[in-house]
Amino acid sequence: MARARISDVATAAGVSPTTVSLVLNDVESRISEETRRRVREAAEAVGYAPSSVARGLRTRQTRTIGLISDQIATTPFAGRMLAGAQDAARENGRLVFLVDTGGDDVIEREAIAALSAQQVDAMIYACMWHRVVPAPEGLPAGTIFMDCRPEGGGFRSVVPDDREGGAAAVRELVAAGHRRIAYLDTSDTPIASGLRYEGYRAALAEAGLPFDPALHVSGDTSAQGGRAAADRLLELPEDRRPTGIFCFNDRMAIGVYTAAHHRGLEIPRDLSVVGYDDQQLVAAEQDPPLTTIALPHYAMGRWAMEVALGVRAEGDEDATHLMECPIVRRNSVGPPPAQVAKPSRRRA
Amino acid sequence: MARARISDVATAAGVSPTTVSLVLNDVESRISEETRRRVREAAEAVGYAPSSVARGLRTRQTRTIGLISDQIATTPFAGRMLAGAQDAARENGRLVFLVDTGGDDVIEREAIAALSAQQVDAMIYACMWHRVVPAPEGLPAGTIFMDCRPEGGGFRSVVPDDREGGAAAVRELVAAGHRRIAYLDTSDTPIASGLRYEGYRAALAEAGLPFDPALHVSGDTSAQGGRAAADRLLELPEDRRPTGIFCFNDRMAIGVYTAAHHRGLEIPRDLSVVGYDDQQLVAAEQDPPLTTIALPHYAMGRWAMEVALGVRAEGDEDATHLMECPIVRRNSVGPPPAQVAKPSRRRA
DNA sequence: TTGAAAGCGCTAACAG
DNA sequence: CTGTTAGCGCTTTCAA
Repeated sequence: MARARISDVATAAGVSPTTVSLVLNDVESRISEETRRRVREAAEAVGYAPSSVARGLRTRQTRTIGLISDQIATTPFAGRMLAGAQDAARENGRLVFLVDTGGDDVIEREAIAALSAQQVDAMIYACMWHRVVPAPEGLPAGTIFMDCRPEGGGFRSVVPDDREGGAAAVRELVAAGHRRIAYLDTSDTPIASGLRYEGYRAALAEAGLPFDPALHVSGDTSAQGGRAAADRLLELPEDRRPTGIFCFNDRMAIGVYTAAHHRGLEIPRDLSVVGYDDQQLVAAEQDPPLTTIALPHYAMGRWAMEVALGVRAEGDEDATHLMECPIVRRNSVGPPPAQVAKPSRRRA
Repeated sequence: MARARISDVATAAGVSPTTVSLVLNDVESRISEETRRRVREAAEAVGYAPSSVARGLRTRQTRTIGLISDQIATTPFAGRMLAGAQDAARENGRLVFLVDTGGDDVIEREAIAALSAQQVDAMIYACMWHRVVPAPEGLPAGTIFMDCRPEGGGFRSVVPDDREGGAAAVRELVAAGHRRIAYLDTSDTPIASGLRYEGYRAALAEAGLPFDPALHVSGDTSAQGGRAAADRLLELPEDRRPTGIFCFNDRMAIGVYTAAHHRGLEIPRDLSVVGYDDQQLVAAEQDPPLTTIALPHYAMGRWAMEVALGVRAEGDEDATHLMECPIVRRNSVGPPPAQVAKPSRRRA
């Protein structure tokens, strides 16, 4: 049996299609209560559900949103970001088209075209790592950039506040009494790592702690890379060796765990560690569970969708919104071993 | 400036809209080459892109697919499954609506209604763990169940072949020479664990190895749970203790690692371990990297989309497709310690 | 308080 | 080889 149309409801209720439309869309309140009831009953009876396609053609509003992302598949973060966007869309009665381009420019172009052809009401362009990206051609005005910023501006964007996050990580270590704090950095993701490094330096300065270049090492963003970099740190002579390590991400922090274990160092008794990302099934499952800075993926997803829908007012057409990265305290931070335990008074 | 319509192209090319439609859709080859060229040029010139909405209304085919899932956000597997479905959709010129219900029945009902209103051409209903689920009402005939099976049948479905996967894990251990092989089970997910257990028993039997109930222990599906269960196994007297452990999943396998380390056991020298899931950033990042059975999420996603689109012919309207779970060999399996090293000859 | 009629942009019979 | 006409299912003037 075919779908019921508005005219079926009209016939069943003995009114015109106009009236049905008016009633079902709650517009034109001057329709009599009696008629409204009849219409609703008829709609129910024939199992009527309006066709979004026909409505979209007529109103030029499809109540759909396009979400283009470069890497849904290969990162465990995607889910949270999608969930945030998804929830906000649903709460506002919108459906979302999801396209994963795998980073391929041709696919991306086709996706933008297909989404435009579908007349989506808005578009979100998401990256899986905080980056500055060239804005693809054909993106409609008002597109929101999520976890990335458009080169040269022109669009609103939301990204994690990596600078503050880095500072928060270091402050946590400072508060526990550490004075020799290393930053285990990477060069794989310039934007985020640079920002976190700035936060590291700022927090050091604000605590009156000197910056020691030997405590700033790099590796690639894997457990392997973390371990290699940590080895260099732990080979330092006792009095120059860090008592706390802030890692660019959780995976590298796992490498630090491994390096520490192989030297008989126990965490957090002999070494404190703070990660970044709060990666699902990684940070919390370590032994001991890792204290880390959470990437606010869910919040970014929700924010992006809400401003895309115009539900959340955001002044500037061209502004970057910085989303706070909250600290998640677990058990990888303790006081530094032995004598250094007394917290330093700042001098500034 | 507004979108160009088909009539704009027609005017520009000096033909009728019909001709434009015919040319652009590559139908009716009797249109002259000359006209075709003019039409194409005109379309290009005015920047014409057909409206999918109008076309959908007219043809009753929207070239969109609805994908409903219960848990995108909270599992790291979702990505692979989505990617598989996504890729297949794109290759066939389809766009996918993604809805995450979070397992909420009301949201699920609304999603089904909204997707039907959008007149999606097909629907996929996905679960994030291999389960038997009551089929929600309102699902269109031909809906594909992904990683779950509908209670009472009536729909096609695709699920991992957990039984064979379990057998493969045990065979790997058998091939390495192990004779006392434990199954570290769970009761959290009845379907998958039961099937893997069957595979475990079958592989044991096929190798002529006795089943020892003491080697079948359970815990909850976390590193914690795995550790607790592993402890019980490792407390067994030397001659009854397993030399190889097949774990329900990778997270529990991590718990086995922890339990082993705390007893000074080294993997794989003193104990071999096989996981299940091949969980991103978990299995491969362990020390040593974990040998495991991969859940074929990408393949299931692709399969589901292809049969939903009718691209892949599948006979039975009501059949369950079993997807192979391939083994991923890394470094957590070695020969059993000491004397038991000689592989047993089967008797059957 | 309600209905008639037009039209969103496209495709598909059918005519020429 | 191409154009005319109708209509997909809805909303929205405008008129009654």
